[in-house]
Amino acid sequence: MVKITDVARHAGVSPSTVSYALSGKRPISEETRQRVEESIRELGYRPHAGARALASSRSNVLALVVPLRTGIHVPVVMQFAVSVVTAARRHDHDVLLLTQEEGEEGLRRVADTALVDALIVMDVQLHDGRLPLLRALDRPSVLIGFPAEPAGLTCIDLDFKAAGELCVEHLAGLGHRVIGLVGSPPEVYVRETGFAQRVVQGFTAAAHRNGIASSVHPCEADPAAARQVAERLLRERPALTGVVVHNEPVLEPLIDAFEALGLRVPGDLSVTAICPDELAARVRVPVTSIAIPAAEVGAGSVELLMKKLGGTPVPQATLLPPRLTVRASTRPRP
Amino acid sequence: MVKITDVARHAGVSPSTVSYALSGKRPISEETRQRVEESIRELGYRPHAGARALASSRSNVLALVVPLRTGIHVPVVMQFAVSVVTAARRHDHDVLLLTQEEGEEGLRRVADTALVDALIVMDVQLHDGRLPLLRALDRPSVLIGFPAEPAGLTCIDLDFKAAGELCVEHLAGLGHRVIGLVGSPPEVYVRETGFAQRVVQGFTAAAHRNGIASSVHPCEADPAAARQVAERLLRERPALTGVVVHNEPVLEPLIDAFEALGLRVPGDLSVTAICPDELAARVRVPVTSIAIPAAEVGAGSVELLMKKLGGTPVPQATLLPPRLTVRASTRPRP
DNA sequence: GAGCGCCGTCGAAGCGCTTCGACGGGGGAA
DNA sequence: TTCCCCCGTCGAAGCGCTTCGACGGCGCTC
Repeated sequence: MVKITDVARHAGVSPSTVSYALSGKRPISEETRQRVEESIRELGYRPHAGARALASSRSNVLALVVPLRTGIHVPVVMQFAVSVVTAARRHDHDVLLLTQEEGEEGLRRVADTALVDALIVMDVQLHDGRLPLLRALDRPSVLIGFPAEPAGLTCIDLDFKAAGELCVEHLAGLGHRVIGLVGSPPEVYVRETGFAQRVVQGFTAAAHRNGIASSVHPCEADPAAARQVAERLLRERPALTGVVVHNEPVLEPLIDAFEALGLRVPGDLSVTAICPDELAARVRVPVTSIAIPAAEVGAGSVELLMKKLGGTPVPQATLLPPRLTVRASTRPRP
Repeated sequence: MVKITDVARHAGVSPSTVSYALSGKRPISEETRQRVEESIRELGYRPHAGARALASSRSNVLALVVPLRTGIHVPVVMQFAVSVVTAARRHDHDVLLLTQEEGEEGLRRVADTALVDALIVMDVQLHDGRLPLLRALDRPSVLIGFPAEPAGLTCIDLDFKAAGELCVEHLAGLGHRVIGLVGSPPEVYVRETGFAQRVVQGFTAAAHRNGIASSVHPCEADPAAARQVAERLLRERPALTGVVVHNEPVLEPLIDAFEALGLRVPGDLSVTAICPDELAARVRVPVTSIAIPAAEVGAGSVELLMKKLGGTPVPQATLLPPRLTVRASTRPRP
C-alpha cells in the first residue's frame, strides 16, 4: 500500500505538505502542488479512509435510513436513494445504507462509532420514536417528511398540503363543483403519517375556499376496495365530476371502477392524482398528476446536510412546491 | 467521547484487555470479561469505527453496487439491497451504497481507500467491463449474475436456465405440445445480459427434449408490443396452448391481448412466468410462476463474502434452484 | 520439590493521516 | 536599511484502536 509518506518522499516534500496540497487547508505554492499531484498520480496513492477519519474526525460518509413498510411505493424509495448517493458523491461523500428495521439502536450505533458524519432519515412519522434521539445526537440529520413537532430538526419534503390544494384548484379552474378525494389506506392515517393528512388538509381547505362540495375517502390498496369507494362516492354525491387520488395502487382500478359504473374519464369525470409520473403516464387514460419530486428531495436533503456540516445555518423546513402535469384525465366540466 | 482507555481505567484493566474482551481473540477470564462489559455499559462506550479500521485494517463495511438502468425491475433491486443489509448486519457489517454510474473508478476508490472490505456487484453483464478490475482488486467480491467468463470470480444467481426448463417441464407435464416464450426486450439480449439468454437456452433445450414445438419472441416492455407478439405467436403457431413469459411489464397486457384474440387463460392457454411473486399473484388471473429469490440471493452473496473474508474457499458458481408456484393460469391441455 | 508450560494480563508499538505550532526567507513599509 | 509580517513548508504530536511479545503465577508432571 502506498501511503502519504511515500508520496512525500517521491515529491521531495513533507507529509504535511502533501496533506495540505490535498485538502487546500493551507496555501501551497502552485509548483509544489503540481509536483505532489504528479507523484500521487505516478504512485497511485489513495488516502486510507480509516486513517483519515481517525485523524480528522470526519468519515465523509452519510447514513441513509430507508423504510421497509408496506404501503410505501418502492420505486420512489429507490429514486430517493439513488439521488442521495449521486448528490453525496458530488460533495465527496459516500452513503451507508440502513434499514428502518435497525431502529434507534442503528442510528445511535453509526453515529456514536463515528461511522457516519450525518444522517438522512426517510419516511418520518408524525410522532416518530426516533425524533428525541435525532435531536440529541451530536451529528446533524435531515428528515424526509414532517413530524408533528419539527422544532430542533431539519425537514424536507414535497409540500403535500399545497399539492392537495393544487389538485383542487386545477379541477375548480375547469369548472368542477363537486369533487372527492380518494386517499391512502386507513392505517396510513392511523399511523399518523404526516403527508397523507396534509393532502387532506390542502384538499379540504381549497375546496372550501372555492365553494366546492367535497368529501374524503380513505381506501385500501386493492381493486375491490377501489370499486367500493367508487360506488359509495357516486351514491353520496351523484353530481360528482372530479376526483383526486392519493393512493398509487388503486389509481387504475379506481378509473376502471368508475367506467364500469358508467362514468367515462375524462368525459364525465376528471381525475387527478398525486403519484409518480411513471405511474400516471402509463395508466390507460394518462392521468393529470403531481409527482413526488424524489430526485429533488434526495439532492436537497444532501445539500442541507452539507451546509449543516459546514456550520451554515439552514431553514428548519424545506417545502418543495408541487408541480402539476396535465394529461388526458382532466377536462372542463361539460 | 468515551474511549477504550476510559473503559480500561473504569474496569481496572489495561486497554488491550478491553480490546481482547471485546474481540475474543485471546482468552480472558470470565470475571474480567464481566467487569469490562459492565464498564462498557455504564460508560456507554462505542469503539471508534475509523480507529478500529486503521488498526485492524478491517472496516467492517461491504460495498453494494446497484444498477440504475431501465428494464430492471426496481422493487427486486430494493429487495436485494434490503436483504444484503440485513444479512450484513448479522455479521456485524454495514453496507455502503454505490450506483453503477460510478463505474470502475468508484469500485477502485472504495477498495483502495480501504473504505470497504469487500464488494457485491449486481446486474453483471456477460462481458462486463468491471470484471478485470474485480479480478485484480485485492479485496474479495461477489457478483450477482453470471458473466460469460466467470473464472477467478465468485458468482451467485437464480439458475435461470433451470427456470426456463422448469417452466417447460411444467407445461409439458400438463400435456402441452406447442408453446412459446415471450422474452425480454431485444436490447436486453443485445446487451448480452446473461440471465435472459439462459432462460432461452433452458426453454429451448427442455422443449426439444420433450418433443415440443416452440418459438422464442423478444418483446418490448409496452402493451402494444405485447399485443403484436400475441398476434404473431397465434399466426405462426395456431395450435399454441402454452406460453412462458419472462418480461414483467408485459405479463398482464399479454394475457389481455390473448383474451382479446379469443383465447381464455387458462381455459385455452396456459401461462407461466418468471417474475416476482408479488406481480404474478396480483394479475387478474394469478399466474403460475418462478420468482427471483431476491432475499436468498442477497443473503447468499453476503455469506459468500464472509467466508471469503474469513479465508474459507467458496465455490465459483452458486446457482439457486428455481421454485415454481402453481397458480390459476395453468391447466392440463383440453 | 523443582521445573515446565499455559493461562490471563500488560505495555508499547504502530496503523496512516491531519493539524498545530514553529520557522526561514522574501517583500513591503517606515 | 531595518523591522515586521506573511507565505509556504516542516516536524511532531496525536486521533483511538489492535496486536505482538513478554511476563507473572498457577497447576501439573516426573
